[in-house]
Amino acid sequence: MTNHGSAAGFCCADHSGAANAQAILAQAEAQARARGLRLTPVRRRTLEILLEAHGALGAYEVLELLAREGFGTQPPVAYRALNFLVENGLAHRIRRLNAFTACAHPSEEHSAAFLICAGCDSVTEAPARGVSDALAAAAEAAGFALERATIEAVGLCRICQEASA
Amino acid sequence: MTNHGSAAGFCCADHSGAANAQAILAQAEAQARARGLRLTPVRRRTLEILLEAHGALGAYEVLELLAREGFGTQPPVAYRALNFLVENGLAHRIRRLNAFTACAHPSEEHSAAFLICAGCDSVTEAPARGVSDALAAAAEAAGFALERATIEAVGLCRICQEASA
DNA sequence: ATATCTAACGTTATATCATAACAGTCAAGG
DNA sequence: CCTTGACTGTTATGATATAACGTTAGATAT
Repeated sequence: MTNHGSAAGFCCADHSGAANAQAILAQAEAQARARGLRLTPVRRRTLEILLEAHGALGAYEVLELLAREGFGTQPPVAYRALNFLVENGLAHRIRRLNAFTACAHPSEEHSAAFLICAGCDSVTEAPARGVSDALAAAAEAAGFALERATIEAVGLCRICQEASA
Repeated sequence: MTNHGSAAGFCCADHSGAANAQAILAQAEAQARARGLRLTPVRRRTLEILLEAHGALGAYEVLELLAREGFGTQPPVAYRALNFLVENGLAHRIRRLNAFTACAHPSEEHSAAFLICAGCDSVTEAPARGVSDALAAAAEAAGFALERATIEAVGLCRICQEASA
């Protein structure tokens, strides 16, 4: 668990290009306004950092970037901003990597599945309607009131498959 | 993240009763023999501890129990045993809780889904064929070679639903 | 305008989870 | 016997996360 985010450079995931990042950021702001959320400077900048990243970032990686830019230097600063983003559907926590990534589809109500490459640690957010439907059914059958779910798949992304072929 | 395992006592999940635990343990031993695994005393005892637990246990909780019984006292002792069990399908790691739980169906090839109660931290292993099928399809569509997956649902178990009704 | 309130921020300090690296032990096979 | 490799245990440290508290700043009501 030492190999977060930027570790492998440009490997697999079609990570958010700059243009896309701008669009997502705008969308996030619109949502924040609409829902009465306060997208403060730290929070906004944290989201930007995630959008600019090539992969998921650990909280301490985010913190270092924030600190360099004059925000607070201590862990709670990063954790609070990240938790805010996660709680409001603007980012996701990738537990397997102890890391965070910007949500690729902030507008839609969704519980996404993440495809985590064992070769390069890239993270792809996959649409998972079928998966969550199946999960909802399983929960229902167990009499369990489902709130939300974490779905993380480990395997090899296309590029790493080809590389090892 | 302070409230592991035994915290809530007898709450929700129909956790493994003693009889069931014996059966699972026997099954585990059979599997170990069949597959040439060494189910050593620490490993076996670790599995027993998980089977006896009312919920998922953190590594340090397991460690404390092992230490009391004359096994090693340092974290790697617990982590090694737990990782062995997880790698060989005898236990699961619940990442949301930073905890481990015995596998309820050690014989079958399965990628289970876990229903984690937000009220009492109980963990139920739900059969998830439909879920993993859907996930496999999503991975396939993304050109991702799926190896294994972690599926963790958060919500309220039946008992906690009734309690809060 | 200004008093008041609350959410957010930043800090110190500490808790919690996890692994690297190395030495000793022991059973299996040459 | 003695080597070999897997396992255990230790020390030491690293990595992740949160509790608690004082301060700041934006909103609200007067």
